Amino acid sequence: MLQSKAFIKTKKEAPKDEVSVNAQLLMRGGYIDKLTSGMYSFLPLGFIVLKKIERIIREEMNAIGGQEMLMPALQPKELWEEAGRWDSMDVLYKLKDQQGREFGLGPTHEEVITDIMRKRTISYKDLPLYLYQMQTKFRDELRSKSGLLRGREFIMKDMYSFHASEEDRKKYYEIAKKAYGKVFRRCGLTTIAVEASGGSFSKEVSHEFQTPTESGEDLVIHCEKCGWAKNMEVADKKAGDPCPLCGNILTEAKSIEVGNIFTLGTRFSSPMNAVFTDKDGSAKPMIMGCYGMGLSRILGTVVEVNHDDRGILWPRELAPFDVHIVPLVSKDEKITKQVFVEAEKIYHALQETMTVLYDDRDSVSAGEKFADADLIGAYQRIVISEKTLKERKIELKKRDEEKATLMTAQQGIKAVRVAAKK
RNA sequence: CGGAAUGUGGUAUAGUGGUAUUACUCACGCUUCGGGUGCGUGUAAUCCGGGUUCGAUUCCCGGCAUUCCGACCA
Repeated sequence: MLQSKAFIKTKKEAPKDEVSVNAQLLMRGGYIDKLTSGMYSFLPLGFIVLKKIERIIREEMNAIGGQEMLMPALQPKELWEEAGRWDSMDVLYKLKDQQGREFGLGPTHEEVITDIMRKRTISYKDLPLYLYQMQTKFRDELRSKSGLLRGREFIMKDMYSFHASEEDRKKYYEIAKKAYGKVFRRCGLTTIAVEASGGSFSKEVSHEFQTPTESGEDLVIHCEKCGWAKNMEVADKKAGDPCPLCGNILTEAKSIEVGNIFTLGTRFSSPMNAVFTDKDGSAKPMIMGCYGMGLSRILGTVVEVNHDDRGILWPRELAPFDVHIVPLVSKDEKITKQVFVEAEKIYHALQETMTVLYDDRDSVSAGEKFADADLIGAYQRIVISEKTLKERKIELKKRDEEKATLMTAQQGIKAVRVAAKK
């Protein structure tokens, strides 16, 4: 992509009303734009990253049998009343159409997916089923905050599983737990799977996937040795206590919840009469589980965790570009021309196998180019200038490395290709 | 939802009872060229409603918005 044509308007200063690091850097870098509190647009640059997160989630959900679909965000009141949530869910945006019919703007989709299932004749032979979607969700938060971390409108993956038995549901819960860990690892996030409350769904425990960071809203207590962990809101232990499993000293950490998996059981299938025919011919409510993951929140969290004072340090799989090619203007026009010719050659060579941002701007100072490159945070950077040209070399560095390495263009192309793949 | 603060060009800010400062951005010209180069010219702003006043961006009241703290957060 040519930087001169790309819709990347970087800013020197962060908006005064954004305090969180993720919002500041993402807005300065031209990734997102704030419409109003808790509602952000994903600009072309941010959209690239969002799509990369989406792809990782899709791959991992498909790998555990998930089938992707899409449900309406606008849902009739009557459906919400069936499971008794129309009045009790205070984050539900409610609205009326011209004829006075009432609708809720989906904060989650248990009702809709359960409705889909009950309308079909399901045999125990059809189960289990794993259905998921990635969609914009709406929650009437009293106080949205921290940029992408808590919005009123945000993007979430929600998966729902249907089982013929509780044992089968439990088995899948563990499978989903593993898959979640994989997704977050690929996104460059460390997570702790912590026990949390089942919320309004059940008395069963749920698991939250928490990324430890100072900017987190949650507080978790965990054992670094054996992995025992709980959200402080349900924990009966505190920092310094011995781990109930292995006796190691427990520690507390602030963290961001990036995913959550729940046991639903028959919380929805019973009241909504979503049944399957079991082996003995009897109708039984389906046993359900649900599995959520915030895409936009993952994006924000990645920035919270991976940045320095100059900009974003994207992990390899999420970086909007595998490599950023930065030719520098020289005082000698002829040399400048040569620099750009060389840069363009490498640009074309690399473009075939990876995503490349080419800083083709010829009237921008070196400092400005570096500042932009650091802010945007492509995974690797190639610099070509009068200096490197003299030695018939190029400079290559990853965003998180301090020093660049001099090498020939041939070597550089090879190294960039290798790095982009692992 | 309770409390607090703030609202001035696209962004960040200064100041004022007589319509407004500076920087960045943007346009043009020159300059510079390995970490946001310097200079000149130009474009561009007082959240909304009401009150006080000859006159309000400024003072008062109300609203709205944003941010922060708290409560809340399937």
